[in-house]
Amino acid sequence: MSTRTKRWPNSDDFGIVDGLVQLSAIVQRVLSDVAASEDLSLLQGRLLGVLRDHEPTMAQIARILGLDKSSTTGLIDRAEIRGLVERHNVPEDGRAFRVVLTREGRRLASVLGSEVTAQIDELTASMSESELRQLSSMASRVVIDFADRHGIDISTVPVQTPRAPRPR
Amino acid sequence: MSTRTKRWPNSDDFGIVDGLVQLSAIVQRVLSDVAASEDLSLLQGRLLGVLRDHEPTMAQIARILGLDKSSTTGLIDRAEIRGLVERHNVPEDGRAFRVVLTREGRRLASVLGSEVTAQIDELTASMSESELRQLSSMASRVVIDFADRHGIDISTVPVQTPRAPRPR
DNA sequence: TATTGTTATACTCTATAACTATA
DNA sequence: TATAGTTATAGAGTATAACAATA
Repeated sequence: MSTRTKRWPNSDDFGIVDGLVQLSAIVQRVLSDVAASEDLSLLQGRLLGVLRDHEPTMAQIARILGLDKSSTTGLIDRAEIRGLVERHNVPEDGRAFRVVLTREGRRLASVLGSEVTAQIDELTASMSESELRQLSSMASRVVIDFADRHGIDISTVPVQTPRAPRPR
Repeated sequence: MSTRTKRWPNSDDFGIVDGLVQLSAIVQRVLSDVAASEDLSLLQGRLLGVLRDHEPTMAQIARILGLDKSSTTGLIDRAEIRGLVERHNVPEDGRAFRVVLTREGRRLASVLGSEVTAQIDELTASMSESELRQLSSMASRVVIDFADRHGIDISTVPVQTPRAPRPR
């Protein structure tokens, strides 16, 4: 389909495909390591990130994280057992729960947020102000384009993560 | 630690931290979806990517993918059952196996590679040649910096993936 | 009828610990 | 002794299907 010349791989430049794939792997690795430093999985860390700014229902969490509703039940069960979240009744809908951070959950979410920022800063430590602006701008462009094309609410993308396949 | 001003979040720019985190999530999502389109998990897809250019031993696969050797046993078992890889004896070392793609494994690896390239191209379809060069160059910069600082063999980074935590 | 959520089930993926076989 | 790999075990995370309760 695309006939553009998009790759110039050499020793200093992996080309756009490998460059983005490798960069994304490193960022995910950082997120995973940060979560692990608080004895959390990547997924639990992402959950805390979502709940920091929202109090979604189970169904909303499923949509945001790209999980089946049944997977969400287990995820919230484990977080609840660990004392990080609570299920609150929703007065307007007797079927739904609103998932809310506990005090400890909020503390952890804050720690994770700070640490991720610090680590990403470190990742880009060698770049100049102007390079950072460019990188930030272009990354945002790709994200916004993707969201537009997939009809995704931008506010949910930050926590969008790889979905597992369904091998038979 | 860092006193640099690194964020200029507004409606069009999420800032460097959220920008990179969101971008990486999208790329991982693409990789996962491509693998899923061939009924493979993200990990199995990454395995095929590695084996496309190497014939590593079990221990080397563990190192490249950041897994414990016991996890690698299961990974290769499942791939072997599916007919994607074979364990070959290593003449020089009676303990070791070299993992090699089967014909079908090689076919799938090729399909996945093409599809990932196509999808990443699409992800960046709105960018100009010059923007793509910049993005590619900067992504590579971050990757190389990270590899340098962590003493990682660049050739293994493309397939480096988030590691799972070890909650007690 | 449709939606929200849980349960039952099965599988992938992950690590730790203990083990075998080879170097 | 050290290394390569497997097995046993435990648990997180994932989906599908069937279900109960509510809208």
